[in-house]
Formats: sequence, structure tokens, C-alpha cells
Amino acid sequence: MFRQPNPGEEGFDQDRPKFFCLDMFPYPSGAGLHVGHPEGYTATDILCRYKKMKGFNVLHPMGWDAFGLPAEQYAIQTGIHPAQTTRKSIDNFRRQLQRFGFCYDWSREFGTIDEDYYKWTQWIFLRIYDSWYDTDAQRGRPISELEQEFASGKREVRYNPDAAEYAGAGELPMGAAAGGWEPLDDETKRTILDSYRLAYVGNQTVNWCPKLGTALANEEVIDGRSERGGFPVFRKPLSQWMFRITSYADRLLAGLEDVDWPTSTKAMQAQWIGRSEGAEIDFSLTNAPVMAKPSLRVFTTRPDTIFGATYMVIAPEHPMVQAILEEPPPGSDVSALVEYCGAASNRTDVERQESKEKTGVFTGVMALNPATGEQIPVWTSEYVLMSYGTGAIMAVPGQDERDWEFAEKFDLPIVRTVQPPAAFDGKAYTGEGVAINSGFLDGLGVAQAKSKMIDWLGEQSCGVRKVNYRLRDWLFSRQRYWGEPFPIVFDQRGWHYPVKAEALPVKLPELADYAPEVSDEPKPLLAKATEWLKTTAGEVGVSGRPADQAMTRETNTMPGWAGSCWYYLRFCDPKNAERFVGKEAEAYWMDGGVDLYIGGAEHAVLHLLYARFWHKVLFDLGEVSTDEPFSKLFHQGLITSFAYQRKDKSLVAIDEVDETAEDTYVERESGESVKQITAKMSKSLKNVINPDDVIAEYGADTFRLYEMYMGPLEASKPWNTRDISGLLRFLQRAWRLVLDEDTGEPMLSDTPDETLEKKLHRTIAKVGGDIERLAFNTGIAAMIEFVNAGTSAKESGAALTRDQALRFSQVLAPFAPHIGEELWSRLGGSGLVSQAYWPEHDEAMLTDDEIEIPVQIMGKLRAKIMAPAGADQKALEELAMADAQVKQLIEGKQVRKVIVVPGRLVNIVAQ
RNA sequence: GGCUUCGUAGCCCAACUGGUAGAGGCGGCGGGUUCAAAGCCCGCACGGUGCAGGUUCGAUUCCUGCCGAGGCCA
Repeated sequence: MFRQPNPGEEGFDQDRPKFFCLDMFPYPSGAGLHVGHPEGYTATDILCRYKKMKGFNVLHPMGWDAFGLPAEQYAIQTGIHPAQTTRKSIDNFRRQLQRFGFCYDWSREFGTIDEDYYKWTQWIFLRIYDSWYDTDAQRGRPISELEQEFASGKREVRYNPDAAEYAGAGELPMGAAAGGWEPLDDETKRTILDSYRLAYVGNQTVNWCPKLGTALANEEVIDGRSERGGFPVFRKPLSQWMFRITSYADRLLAGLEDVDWPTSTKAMQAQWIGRSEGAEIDFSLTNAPVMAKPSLRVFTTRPDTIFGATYMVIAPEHPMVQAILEEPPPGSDVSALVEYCGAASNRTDVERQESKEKTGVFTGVMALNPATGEQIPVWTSEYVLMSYGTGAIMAVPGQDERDWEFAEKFDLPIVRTVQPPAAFDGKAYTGEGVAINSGFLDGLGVAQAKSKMIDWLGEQSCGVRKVNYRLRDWLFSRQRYWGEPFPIVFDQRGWHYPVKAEALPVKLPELADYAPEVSDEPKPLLAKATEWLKTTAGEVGVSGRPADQAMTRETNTMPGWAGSCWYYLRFCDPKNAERFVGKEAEAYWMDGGVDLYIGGAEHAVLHLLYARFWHKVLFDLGEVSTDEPFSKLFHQGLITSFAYQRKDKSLVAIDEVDETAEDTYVERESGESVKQITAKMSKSLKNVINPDDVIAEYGADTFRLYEMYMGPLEASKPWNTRDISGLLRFLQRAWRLVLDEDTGEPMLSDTPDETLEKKLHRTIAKVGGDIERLAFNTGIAAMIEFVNAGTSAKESGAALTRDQALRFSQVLAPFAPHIGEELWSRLGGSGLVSQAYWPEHDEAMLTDDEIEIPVQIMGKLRAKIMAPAGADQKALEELAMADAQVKQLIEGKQVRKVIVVPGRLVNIVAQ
């Protein structure tokens, strides 16, 4: 019924404007919908129904984000295939959503687990795999163009300078300088190209739990043991697929300026990207191991403080450490180093940064501070992370809290290089101030000093201006079963090749059981699918290889994020078998991006960042027509619930509390009085509301109205079952306003009541405006007001005409579609109200002829006068001054000034 | 600790770019309808906007500080 044709299809009306309204599609959990889902969905539903009535082509789709961990864990316990449980959950979700009467175009429904969907997820992965980021052009391009530029000599042949995971980052390959690209051997060529790919294989340290046979997220590891089972967890390097999202850091940051998103979400994304400007500085080493580079490179955001750099610290994983162990300089304690670095490597970055007590070991290596010329020691400590900057820092205890702590602990010198304020009594001073103890920088402010120091370092050829990001490349491999397989195969040498488009999708194989294998070596689940693993060059289309050459499939799967990175595009053209989305459909619906995207703030960082990244790559490759996917974003607030709190702030489940008097609550068992607070719904507090129960008792329309009436859409607000009855009463009143309670027949008047007509126009205008700005709570209040006015008028014999009643049901219908249709049909409306037009309102009906104007004297309300609505300043002033009460109050005072705001008030300044 | 949103009636919330603090709902109280209750109908009350300052003719709205709550990141 709500099918929306695409451009070119029968029934498509190209004269209408388009509106693409997207809900964050749900993960269909076994528990079914919770009350948070319908909040956002009702909001978009009201807006979409309204937009349809206003004559828009509305794209309002729904689907399922259906790969994910819970289904897999359930499969491990029960042996039931995740597809089976997931399909069942989807059916349940669909049933529940349909009960709400949402106007989704169900002909566009799909799940991320559908083969003809994940086929294209794999295809997009390959497009990204086949791309590189041209830092000059600031955009992604096909890797074939890079190869051409190397071959033609247009671009110097070297490893990607931004690919830290390739040991030769930025360097020329052996022999390249002389002969260029052609003479290089295949392996070198390949490695160079791989270093540029936007999807690459990187070595990432993961939390490996041999007993569980899986890698764990940082949150799943507690004190070196698995949260589930308490098994030991080790940090282990693992070959993983990575996305070079860091190449897009600047674009992802800049794009935030062009979108209409909540400022908090923009701030979160910007913070996540974490752009910081500073300098990269090389400290030369006086006794570097021969194997290591003769200098140590650091990144710092505070080059202005370099005169206070009294020591250096490298991460325990820093390559220099290995070099030192092989060739220890005098003064180094090898066994202490080995022990320290080994222990540190088993701790996550988060744990390492959280440690209160600073630890570390002197490496024996000494460096030269280029500014002071003094020798400073190089230490290693876990508080420096290999994954940020260069994995090495210059430590400036005077201006950095962690460096200060470290220096105090190990008795290293501390030199202040920024003058703290006189009142400052802390340790490290990180604020603004003038430079001191800093030679030629003395007296300069922080910003100036930074700039001057970077220039100076440049002159000395030991430092350059550098932008650094907190954003890391995106780890895209999971050792799980229930995800998209990678469209990648390996030969015996371990070289990777893409699966040709015609051989997609690479289908997920069936497994006999889903339990991870106990293993010391990280081994993805798909490795158990021994038959599936084996393929040939011919089958998957590896070019330049014999067709019967054996190939092995990639056994990692994609993370849960993959499917949600581009589903909005598929909704534009979900049945397309030729492309991931048809060009025409994409150009039409995505013109200007998704017009409104509503979903929870919990996805404010990762999902939205990942989807934007994919979208930008696709845009650069000419596959989509916009740079940003979501032009307007909105987060619905959390629906919380009541909970009870003891004096010690511990929480009590709702069924263990009695209300002894109004607003007085007592814990039954102990008799202790408890405080009512709001908290997240949770099973343990027994305060979870099941939508099915609410619908059974009150109906879907009441549910919809209640959730929209609770408060502003973006606010978090508590569910209070007691309040629902108000909305049920409203619907009943609305019914009785126009229909006979017993017979259900219309009870209407033939002649319109002028007051009600006016009120109706105002209601139409108010509700329409409120829907546009997503202020559903006030829109509903306006409808309640109208019904209350109509009900009161009935006492005095007035009633709505058929025409008025029909218009009211048109206004009500987007909010309460079931009763809206019922009223419409009983009142004799033609067709369906959901296909009717939104009623017009007359602007002239919105204003009164005569209005009440407050008169203030010295800003205090003193009188009220009646004035014609259009009265100008002068007329209003005269009316105010003529008012008897005003006259009396300003008697004997000097009127200094009279402020008149036409239509609003008069303020007399008199003394 | 940083970023961010927000504190209005017993509760949930209105108040548009500063302009009469109150639209609406819940709950409470009173009245009507009724043999009675539920229901329905009508009516009523309650706060000066977390606290302290500032800007302004005028501040719930803008600014500063503090207190408290939520979200995100450390």
C-alpha cells in the first residue's frame, strides 16, 4: 500500500519533490522490539505520512542489520544455524512493526544477511581494496591509475609514506631509483601497490584467548582474563584487514561543516578524528645501535616546549627496542628491558594509559636535544603507545602531567618553559603563558613560540610541521562466523587476490558446529569449513594464473559495521541485480543526501564515521553522486524508566518496592524508604516495558501518541504507564466529538461554527509546523486543545460540520493512522485519509482582530489594554498612556522612554 | 578530568530570533450526571524558572561562576 515507485517505474510522478527519510535499521534480537525502537520509528512515520500528504515522493524503507554476535553465540549454545534464529527474529520484528501501522515501503525490505545484499557489500569492499588515496588530489582513485603513473614516470616509485605498517614507508624500493617501475620484480611491485591500498593487510595486536579460540574486544578483557570464563588472554599480533580511513581524516572532518547534525555528534566525531597540529622532530642519537636508525623521530603538539625536553620515551614495541636488545649499549639492563617490554605487550592500550603508577626502564641510549644541545636519556615506558604518533615522545615534564609524574618517579630533571600564573601551585603547567628558559623563544606566547620553533627546526633540517590524528586505521577483520566472508583468496605464497565480480557473492559456508577451536594460534572459525576453503584461480577469477592453481579463501569475516555502511543506498534500488544501486535511482533519492536520518546517539561516532568513509570512497570513484550521505541527522532520546534507589545509592528492582503514600516509596523487605529516580530500562530492575503488552491494552495509536507526547523527541524521558491514559482519553474524546458513542454514526452540524473554524485553522497550521520541526509533543497538545474546545462547544449545542470533521481527521491521521482512517471512512471521506492531501489553512484565520497587550512600567506588568491587531507603535503608545490605571501609576513621574513592540507589549520607563 | 546537552508547578512538559511564566497530559481537590460506583462533563489550586552575579527598558531565554543530572570520550 505504501509502495513508492522509482524514477522510470510505472506510477512514478516526477513533478513531486522527493523526501528520503531513513530510520537506523534494527538488529533483530531475539528479545523483540523494546520501547526505544518505536520512538524514532513513530517520529519518522508521522513525518513521512505528512510529507506524502504534502505531495512528496517519500522513500521510507525498513530492513534488518542482521549479522552479529548474539545470533552466533546462541548458535554455539544450541547448534542451531544463526540464519534460522535470525530469520525468526526478523519475522517477529516485522510483525511488531506492522502492528504500529508504520507506512514503510515493505517492497524494499532486505536484510544484510541476504545473499544478494552481501554480494554487493563484498563488491564495495573490493572497490575500496582496488583504490588508493591521492594526497595531492585529496581523493580516492583506482589503484590501476597509480600503477600507470608509476609506469609512465609521472609519479616517483616509492612505498606509501603514510603506510607505517610497511617497514619501508615512504622509501624507494631497492633498485627503483635507477630504472623506475618496469625493472622491479613482481613481489616488489605488488608490495608497493599494497602499501597504497585503502584496504590492506596489517599486523594488528589483538586480545587472543586460546581457550575461547577467539580474539576479544578490549571491553571483553578484564585484568588479562576473559570476561566470559575468566581464561587468560594474550596480546598477539595477527594479520588483519584494515581500512586506511586515516587517509580520509581531513575530508571526514571537513565534511562535518556541511551537514545539519546535532552539535554534540559533530563534536564527538571531530574529537574521535582528533586532528592536532604540531611538529615531527628528529632527535639524533649519540650511541644508537648500528641496526637502528641514527635518530629518533617524535611527534609533538608542543614544539615550543622543546627546551624543556629533558628525556625521551619510546613505546615498548618500538623497533628501536629490538635493536637495543640485539646490540645493547653500555649502561642498558637487557634483562630488565626484556621483562618490562614483555609485560607491557600483554596489556591493552587502555590499561596502559590508566595505570596510576608510572613505570619504565632506561634503554641505555642517549639522544641530543637539538635546541639545548644537551644529552638526554631515552627511556621506554608503557605510557607511550606505539599506535599514536611515532611511538616515541620527547618528554617535557614542566608542561605535561604524565611526563612530570614519570620524571618525579625516576628523578629526571624538570625545567619549566612556560611561565605559570602567579597563583599556580600545581605541578606540570599545560596552559597558556609566555616562554621561559627557552633561548630565542623567551617571552613569546604558546602559539607564536610553536610557529617560530617549527621554522627553526626546519632550518636545522631536523623537524617539520605535521598534522597528526587520533583516528586509527579501521580494523575490519573478525574471527567470527556470522558475518560477510571476504571476497579474497590467497595463493601458497600468501599473496592476496580479489574474487572476480562474477563469482560474487562468496557465500558463507555451513558449519557442523560454531564453537571456536581451542588454539594457541589465532584461527578464524571459517577455517573449519575445510571444503569451502579450497578453490582455484579459475573459479574465483585470478588473472594471470593457471585456472587450476589452488587458492585458499580468506577465513576472517567482516565486522557487524559492514552491512550498515551502505544500506541506505540499497534502499534506493533494492532489487537491482546489475549494480549495488541503479545510477538513476541513486541520483534521484540521494540528491542532497538522505533528507532525514533518525536513530540513537549510541551510533554517533562509529557507524556514522564508517558509513561516511565508505560513501566518500564511492563518491571519489564516481559510484555515488554526493560527498556526504546524511544531510540531516537527529537522535531520539533514550526512554528511561522509574527505578528506586536506597540511601547508599544502590538500586532496587521495581517489584520490591511499595508506594505507601503519594511519592513515598518503601522497599518491602527492609522497610527502608527509597527514592524514585529514572534509570535505563534493564532486566535486573524489572522495569522493561514490552510494546506488545502496551498495544494489547491501549492500542497502537495510543502507544504512538504517548511516545510522541512524552516530551521533546531528542530528550531522554521516563516511561510512566500512568500517563498513557491521557492519550487514550484524547482519542476517545475525538471519536465522540464527531461520532455517536453508541451507534458510531456521525453527529455533525450543517452550519460551521465560526470559533471552531478558526480554531481548526490554527490547529492545522500549528500541527503542520510542529511536524516539520519534529516537535510532536506540542503538535499533539494542539490537537488535544482543539478536541477539548470542540467538546466544550458541544455543551452549548455547537458541532463540527462534516467538512471540518474530515479536515480534523486528516490532521490526526499521521499520528494515529488507525483511528484516522476509521474516522475518515465513517465521516464519508473518499479513498484513504493517508492518501489525501494535507488540509490548507487560511493565514487570515490565525490572527484575532483585537488583541490584549500588556503594559509594563519599569519592566513590571501593570496593566492590560485591548488594541487592534495591526496597531502600530504610535497607536499602541497612545492607547497605553490613555489607560486609566497607567495614568494613575505614572502620575508625577517623568516618562523617559516608551518601548513598544507591536503585537506584543508596551513598556514605559518612568521615574 | 575534557567535550556536550539539560535543570520551569507533586510528576512529564509548553513558552518561536530576550517581550503577559502556562499550551497540554498525569496526579490532587471541588461540583454535575447517577440509587451508587466506574465512566463522562464542568471547574479549581499550586511555581516565579537549580544557586549567585552580569548585560538589558525588560532575562526561563544572552554572558560568567558554582551546584545537580544525563550522554560521549578519557
